[in-house]
Amino acid sequence: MTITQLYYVLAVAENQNFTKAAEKCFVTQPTLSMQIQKLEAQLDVQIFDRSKKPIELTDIGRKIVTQARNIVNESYRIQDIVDQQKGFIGGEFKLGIIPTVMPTLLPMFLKTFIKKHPKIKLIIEELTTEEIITRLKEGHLDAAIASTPLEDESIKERVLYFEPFVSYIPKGHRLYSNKKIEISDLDINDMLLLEDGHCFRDGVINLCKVFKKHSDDQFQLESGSIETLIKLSNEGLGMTLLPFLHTLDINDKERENLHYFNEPAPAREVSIIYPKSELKLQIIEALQDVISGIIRGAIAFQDVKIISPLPKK
Amino acid sequence: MTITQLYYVLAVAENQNFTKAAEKCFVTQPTLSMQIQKLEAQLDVQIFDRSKKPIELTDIGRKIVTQARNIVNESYRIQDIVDQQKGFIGGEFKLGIIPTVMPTLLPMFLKTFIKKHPKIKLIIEELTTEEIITRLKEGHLDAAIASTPLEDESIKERVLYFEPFVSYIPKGHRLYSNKKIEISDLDINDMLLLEDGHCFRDGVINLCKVFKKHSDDQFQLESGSIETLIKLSNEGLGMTLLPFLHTLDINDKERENLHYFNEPAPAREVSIIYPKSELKLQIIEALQDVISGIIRGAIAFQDVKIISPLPKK
DNA sequence: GGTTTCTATAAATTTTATTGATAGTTTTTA
DNA sequence: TAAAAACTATCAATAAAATTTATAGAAACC
Repeated sequence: MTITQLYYVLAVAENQNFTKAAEKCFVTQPTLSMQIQKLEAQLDVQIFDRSKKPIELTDIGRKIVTQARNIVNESYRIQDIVDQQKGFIGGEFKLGIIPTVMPTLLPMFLKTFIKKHPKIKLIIEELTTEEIITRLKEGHLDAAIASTPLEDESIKERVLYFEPFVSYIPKGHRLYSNKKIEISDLDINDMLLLEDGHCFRDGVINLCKVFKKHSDDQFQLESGSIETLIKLSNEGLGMTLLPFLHTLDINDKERENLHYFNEPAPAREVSIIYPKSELKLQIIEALQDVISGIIRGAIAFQDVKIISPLPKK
Repeated sequence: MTITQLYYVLAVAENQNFTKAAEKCFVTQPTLSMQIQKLEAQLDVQIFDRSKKPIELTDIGRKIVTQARNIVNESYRIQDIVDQQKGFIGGEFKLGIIPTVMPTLLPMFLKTFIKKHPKIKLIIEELTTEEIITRLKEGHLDAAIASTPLEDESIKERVLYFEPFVSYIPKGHRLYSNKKIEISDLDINDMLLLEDGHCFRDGVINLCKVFKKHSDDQFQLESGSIETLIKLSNEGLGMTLLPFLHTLDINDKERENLHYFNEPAPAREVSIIYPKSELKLQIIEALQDVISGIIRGAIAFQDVKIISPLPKK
């Protein structure tokens, strides 16, 4: 049994396809076929059920894959130990960021970060929370920035900041005259939401307490970006909620439509999250340092009420 | 990096010697030299300090060895998963037993065990508790039978039985006339002890509460076996304590010298212990089953007071 | 100071992994 | 439903790697 064989097994398990897995491993397909067959022969057990299309893991294959992931991860840790000892902070680092954080947070810290840590090659990908969790567990991401708490045992969280929600209420809306907004003022039925899959959407829904189906509405609008939400709102199609950092680069005219919440203001918790294997912890801590530092100047502390980012079941 | 390389590193770390390590790995010495050099080159770090004789680990080498042991153990677990799934209970199993348990317990369960589990090849070694702990941690033993509790985080314990201490008091001893013995009757100064290193010795010393140095005694006798203790005691050189199972095959004349304790009788806890990696758990459970079953017929339940097997600091 | 013990190195050899070509299935498409 | 496409297994050839034998060189031992 070799670490390479285990790595090949992981690749096939994830891709459910020898050919694709081979590409990802930068070898040819016969290499995978033969090495995995060899491992199966040695263990005298079928890891994959090749009669199913696409290929599936056998019951025991699933257990082997779990253990194989362990071993492969633990093997990476040896390099990690060496790096840590040497005080070396560098190499590739794959960071996932959720869409509603990406456009505001990334420009704020990226320049500072790469200046401070020139040896780190950051590879950043915009992903939903769900995609992030999968990739963290499969080891395809080193860490991610997402809204927490996630209540996932295998993922660790370090809070970066709390970001209050801000109401964006167009002229003519029933709440426009209110100077400050109360959570109880909100109604899910005249709220413009992001598309399904965004945890910010789920946060807003959780905030509105009761989730009524829209079926009785005249129309139903959902958008993929917060920019669009603002524009739709400007058209009088309803109010919406924005994460605080989004309100920093809004134009003066639209700024008039911002209505802040009374304290404790509803807020989302934004954290850097990573697998409990804690690989590349030095880099994770470096990110935490830089981001926390930047945010300290951008979000004044206030009393907040944390809203869960998880969809209600 | 390969599992084999890590295995070689472990062998050299344990033997502090490339040549001996190579023998244990069933390869030649240049193989180890080259493979370990290759790993060191890849990690760009020295694992061993070759200037020291015998060879020593560097600081970082120590960390790497710890992690390497993890990985090698976790790799064994894959075969373990397969065995478990198949319900296969067999293969080599290395069991350590402490000297004061070995001669009485082994004959009681061995025959039954090998009959019940003919596919298991038991390799049994008599070792002191200290040696057992080292070998369990290094993975050279699968499990062991020892007196517990050990208070060692990395070792799990499953209690097999409680074995009362029995006083062996020769005619003419100040306690000979006492029908039943109290713990408070004991005096370390007229007690015959096993040699240093036996946990049963430490148990007896703990039982006698205060450990006075023998320097003021006329003589000082210590023995390597309980058989010898009995003979020395017969010569009138003092009393001694026996583990209950040893009293089962004692001759009738000597049996007259046995004095039991009032309840709660002091007793030692005998457990099967194994690394927290829990490899070959099926076999460990099989051993536990057989031994517990056998003992149930041999030691009647009574109220006991557990004596720690650990030497006082 | 010679002997022993031990590790590193070099070249030869064996073993293993990988590849390119292709055959045999199954699935998809027209 | 026949043709095409997609996919995995197999085979022989090749590349890469681990291992060995032989030996040199350094340190420890007597």
